[in-house]
Amino acid sequence: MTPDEYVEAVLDLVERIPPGRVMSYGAIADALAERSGRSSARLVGTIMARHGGGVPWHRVVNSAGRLPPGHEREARARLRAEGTPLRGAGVDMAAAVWSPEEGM
DNA sequence: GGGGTGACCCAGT
DNA sequence: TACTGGGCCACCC
Repeated sequence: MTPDEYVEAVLDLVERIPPGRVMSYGAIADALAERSGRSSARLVGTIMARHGGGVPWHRVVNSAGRLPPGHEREARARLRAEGTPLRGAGVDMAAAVWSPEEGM
């Protein structure tokens, strides 16, 4: 799988995250590990930063539920509008985390 | 080819 | 709670 195809796979998966739920960068990397042959949360973060426009990027947070730097206001507003369980500065991971298995 | 950087993550201190 | 060190991998000097 080329880096280009990996980008497609990541964006494709992000689009499937249902409203009100979220996925962490690591979970995404993990979910595509079999298909892509690599699991790098860091790479997913980079991809979202560069190609994240066009997909519901606000449904992707880090493992602690923290929102992406520089977009916290934006992300929070959208998440709140979708009814995502929030806690403190970020997302209530225990309640909001979603996995592909769960959505098929 | 070599080295720094980043919307990350986990384990230790 | 905050910081550190190691691992990760594409991108940009």
